[in-house]
Amino acid sequence: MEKIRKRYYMTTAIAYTSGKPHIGNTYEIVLADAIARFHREQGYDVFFQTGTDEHGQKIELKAQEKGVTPKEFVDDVAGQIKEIWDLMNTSYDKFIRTTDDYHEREVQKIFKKLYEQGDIYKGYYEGMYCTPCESFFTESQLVDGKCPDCGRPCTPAKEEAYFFKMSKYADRLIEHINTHPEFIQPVSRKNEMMNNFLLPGLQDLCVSRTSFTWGIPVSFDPKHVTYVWLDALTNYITGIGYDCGGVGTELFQKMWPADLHLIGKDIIRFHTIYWPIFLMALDVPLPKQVFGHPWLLQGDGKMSKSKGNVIYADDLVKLFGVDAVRYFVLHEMPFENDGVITWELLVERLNSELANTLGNLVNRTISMSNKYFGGVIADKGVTDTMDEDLKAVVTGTIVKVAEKMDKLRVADSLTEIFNLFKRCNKYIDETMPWALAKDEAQQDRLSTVLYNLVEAITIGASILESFMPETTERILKQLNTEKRDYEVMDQFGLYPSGNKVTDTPEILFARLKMEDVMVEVEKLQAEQKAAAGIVEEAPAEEEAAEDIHVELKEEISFEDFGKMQFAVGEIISCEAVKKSKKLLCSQVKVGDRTIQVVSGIKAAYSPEEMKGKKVMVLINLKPAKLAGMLSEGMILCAEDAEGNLSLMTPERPMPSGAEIC
RNA sequence: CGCGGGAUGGAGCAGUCUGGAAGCUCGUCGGGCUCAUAACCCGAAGGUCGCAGGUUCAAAUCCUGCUCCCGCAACCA
Repeated sequence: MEKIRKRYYMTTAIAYTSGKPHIGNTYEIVLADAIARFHREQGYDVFFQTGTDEHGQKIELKAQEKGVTPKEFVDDVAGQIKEIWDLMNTSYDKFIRTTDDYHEREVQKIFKKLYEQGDIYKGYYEGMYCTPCESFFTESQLVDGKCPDCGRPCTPAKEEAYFFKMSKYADRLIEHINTHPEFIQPVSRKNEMMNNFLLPGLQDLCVSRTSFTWGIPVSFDPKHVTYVWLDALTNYITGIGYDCGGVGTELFQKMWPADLHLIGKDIIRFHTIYWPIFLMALDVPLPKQVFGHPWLLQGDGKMSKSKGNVIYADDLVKLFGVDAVRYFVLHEMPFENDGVITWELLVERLNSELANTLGNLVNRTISMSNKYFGGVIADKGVTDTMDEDLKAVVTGTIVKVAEKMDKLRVADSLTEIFNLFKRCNKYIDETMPWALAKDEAQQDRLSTVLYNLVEAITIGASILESFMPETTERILKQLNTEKRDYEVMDQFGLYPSGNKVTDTPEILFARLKMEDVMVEVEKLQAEQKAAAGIVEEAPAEEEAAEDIHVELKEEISFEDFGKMQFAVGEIISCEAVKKSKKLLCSQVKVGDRTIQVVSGIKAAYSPEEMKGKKVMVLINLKPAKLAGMLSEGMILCAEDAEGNLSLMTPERPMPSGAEIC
């Protein structure tokens, strides 16, 4: 008789193929894997999909730089991503690529259908256009009215583009969110979406572009390619066989709607607003839950390739092993706040929890079994009241873990499992097997104690499988037994009495010394810097500051110089611009004129400090609006590499208005 | 008043929704033990839970105001 199994469809976000994923990206797939494995364990019929997002201008450009076709470029990167997912031992059922033919075909059909039913309309994307760069900019992005990239003039232009009418479905979505409190997780994100985007009114979304070609062409208007979200989000249905206009594959009918979209908190908006609206327009049911997980950040400043401090999963695996890395990212990531990753923290966790608590427990248990009974584990039934608490903790663990997992509290689940192992260590102290061993009359008691330990570890290791599958296998192999089924993880005493454990216990997790690890880390960082093209001079860091490299701009004529009118200005008053963090707004007296200048120097100067200062001002600059304030000139500052600022003030007393030339 | 998050013993965090003796991991100190990977077990020190008010018999938790950090948005003329 076959049980009717509940199905569970979950996805991760698809990774953008612009480069190798760092540990932050990798975190998501591991988290998803733990959830997927646990659901399988519970008897769900799980389908777990992940993949890559491979279109867009950025990829087109990167490919060009490398001198390969976009397809060659994404094939390479998608391969790297898949390799890392596999390295992390993740059990996805499907790896979709947005360049897969069935996906492209469906996206085209979806686009057409939405256009025909009037949800997508043709309009214009307006802005300032730089022809040589083939790029659009907003007014405010322009430098001096010119292209911020090449400095050539831009002209107002319109690009034809298709838009999706978001507003049409907004009310229905608001209703859905309000009546399904579990839809957006964690709940704190729900308010953010409502207040920021839904309640103020949704803007229509641009869903096509003509300024690049690396994308899925719009079937009925091929100079357009599908733009980002309509292409990327739909992977969740095309991957399982959605057929626009038809009923879809058996898999689609069985699995949709998805139970869980696991994504980073940065793209919650797209998954809880645009995606549901697309689905409504397609008349497809909405996913049940979107969980925006927090981020894993690095302790020592932002990750950057040039600093050489980007942490990659494969480097971590090399140093610590797959399961240690899985343990770390799963356990160190809090539920709602961003987590921190540092090498020190990694080593500490590895040593204290994996090596000491778990590894040593298994090792000492097996060693004693061999020492006292030649490895034979037998339950002689000589119990003691002190056994009761151990058994209660062990048999109660799976229930606690299941409760936590239900709420996607993966880190807390791991803590529960390790509480089981800690309880075992305590049990050894309570029962003192080495003391029992010295007493002939206590042999049966000793045997029972060791049996209890082996049984407890067997259950603990079985529960651990969803999180650290390889470790589970290694432990159970040493105990010479099989993994327990989910249904019997709360039953104590199933280990076959009389079974024999290995006589050659292996170290599960070796303790590491911080110094040794740091040596390796430095090697890695040096490699990264070299790869990023940073030339490193041996002890550069402690040396006196190097000379700043001055890159010459295009030569200008004296006439060009003459166009710029500099003068001494006196700051009569100055106040912070309320809406901004960085801006100060100064009234500057320049001779008989007074102009208003907005400057991004709040971090370096307070308004009080500014007042009364005589500074160098460029006074004939075209006025511009900054944060809504008019700025009629520019106060000149020197700036170093760290962004420290210093105003240029006259070295001897000068009246305001004095020309600087 | 653009949006949001945070501030809890030396470090990293939980607890805040649903008020009711301040908790976890690491570190430090002391003790125990010797089966084991200098591991394991017990105990202790260490916090006015960012500041100031308020509600309450009772506030880390609820309300008001403030300070400082961090994201996003904007923007650095």
